[in-house]
Amino acid sequence: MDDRLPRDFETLRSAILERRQNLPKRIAQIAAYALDNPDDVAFGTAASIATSAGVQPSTLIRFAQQFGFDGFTSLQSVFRERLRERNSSYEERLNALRAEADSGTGHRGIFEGFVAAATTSLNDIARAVDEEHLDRAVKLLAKAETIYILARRRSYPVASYLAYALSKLEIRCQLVESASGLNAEMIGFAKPGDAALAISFSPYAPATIEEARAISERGVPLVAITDSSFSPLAQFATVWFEVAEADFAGFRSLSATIALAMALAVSVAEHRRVSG
Amino acid sequence: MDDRLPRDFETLRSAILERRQNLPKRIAQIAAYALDNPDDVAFGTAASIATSAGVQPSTLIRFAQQFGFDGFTSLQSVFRERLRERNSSYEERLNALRAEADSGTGHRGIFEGFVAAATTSLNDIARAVDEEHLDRAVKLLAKAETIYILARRRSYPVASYLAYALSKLEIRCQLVESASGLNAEMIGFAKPGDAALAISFSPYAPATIEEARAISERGVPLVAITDSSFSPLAQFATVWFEVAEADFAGFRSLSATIALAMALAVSVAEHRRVSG
DNA sequence: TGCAATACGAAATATTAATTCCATCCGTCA
DNA sequence: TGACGGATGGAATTAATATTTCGTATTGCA
Repeated sequence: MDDRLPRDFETLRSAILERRQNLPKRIAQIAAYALDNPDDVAFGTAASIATSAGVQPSTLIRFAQQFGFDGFTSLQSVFRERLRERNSSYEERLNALRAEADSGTGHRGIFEGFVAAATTSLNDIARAVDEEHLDRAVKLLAKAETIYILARRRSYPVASYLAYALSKLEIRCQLVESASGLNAEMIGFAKPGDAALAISFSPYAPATIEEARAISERGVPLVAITDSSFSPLAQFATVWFEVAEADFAGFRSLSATIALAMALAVSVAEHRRVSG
Repeated sequence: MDDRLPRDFETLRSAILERRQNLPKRIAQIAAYALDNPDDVAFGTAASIATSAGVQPSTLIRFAQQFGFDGFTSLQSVFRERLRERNSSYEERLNALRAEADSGTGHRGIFEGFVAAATTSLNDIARAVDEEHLDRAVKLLAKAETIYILARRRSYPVASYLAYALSKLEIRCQLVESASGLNAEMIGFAKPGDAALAISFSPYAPATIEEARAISERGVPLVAITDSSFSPLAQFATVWFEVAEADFAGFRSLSATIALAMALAVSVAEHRRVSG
């Protein structure tokens, strides 16, 4: 009998997991059910929960007492509290953000707008990217001696973060951005044993397109992150990802693009580490 | 008596709003309470809810019957169902993402990890930023002749996007980043009529700190985006924002920081437009 | 194998909560 | 002003739910 009373769900959860092994059979049965169906525990009656978990109500009470509660009621309150503290649902939250953004109450409205745009983008991309594309892109980039990164204007921040990450991961890369006008020469060094990653969204920066064309004509495999299959980048790319970023006040959220770019960087490092 | 039974919360909500005018006083009182405190209705007992709303339990039942339910219990189930559905989206989605990320199934796991980190950051920041800080920062930046932007390393991508946005919005700014080693001279031009915006997270890039110190000593007001009140930036700043970015695989999500930076940019433009 | 301790199931009981009922209040209309 | 009808408060009633108890089964240990 443990009398340290777990006041919040997480504490209770870990207490359960910790003692899982040496719990009586039926008690363990309830423990498993409770962690799997916390909502049912929050709303049900002792009898209904017991039935669902396949035990007697009295066992449910014993379970509560095992963990320091004085009865089912106080155990249940932990499960209810958990639901209370949860913030509004994803959809509701987004709607609230959008509503605030629309009502334009001061600067916070603008801020909420950007948060909403970023959240939407992330939500969309989580569905859109598939393992197979990732695999191909990662394999291709992992083989490269040097990774050339092409991006301009609004895509440039992503490129600079990517370059930062790759360098940290000790992957050789070259950010094609120089203000010195030597980009063409830089690209001239690229060989088929290298790879390039281009990022561009409509309206596509002409420089990025041109460089992507040039580099792919040199036989360098190209991974592209862009916004549609009509993108001029798509035709030059060996593998390309479609990322639809939501925008607010005319500025795109970069959240989804960054998440994808960083995932590529870390995956490439991982791939190299594993394959030696 | 209306016997179309509202099965879900939204239907009930609109039914209440629609008939709000011609509801008896106490019933209306409950209606208002229920819409304002749906969570309490979901979890409370008829007695506790009645007390909170300032009515008798019997009135609560009459309220339920007015809207076609056969009693308090079935009314309450609508409020509970709402919580259930809510839950199964946002948090669970995040948990699912984290679980996938942890299980490390291939590259998608890594990708999910970055998406989860970004989502978490956005979720946290939406709460953390308040109107008053935004107002002060915006006023301060809007008055500036030139806005100097200080950021290095992992914060640099945000700074570059911010500079892009400010330029698009026709707000004069200067990104202090030059590889030519002229940063000190650049800062030397800053006057009290200008403003600076510094972005730095632990471990703070020494150059950013040093430049922030130098520029604030010249009497230039400073807005800082950083990660804690212990940040060296906080002491130099006129206004500062605390942004806690979640990280994955050692790389911070920049989503929250970007959202805040962009909101500042657009708000400043808006402020200038309105104030002429 | 036998004993003791613990776990368990089922029903009885105590508690708590929902619902109903009735007296009263208040506004409305004749 | 007085009578009617809906609205309300409060207590009584009924339903439900949690908890306790006790007999039995199971497990662990000597």
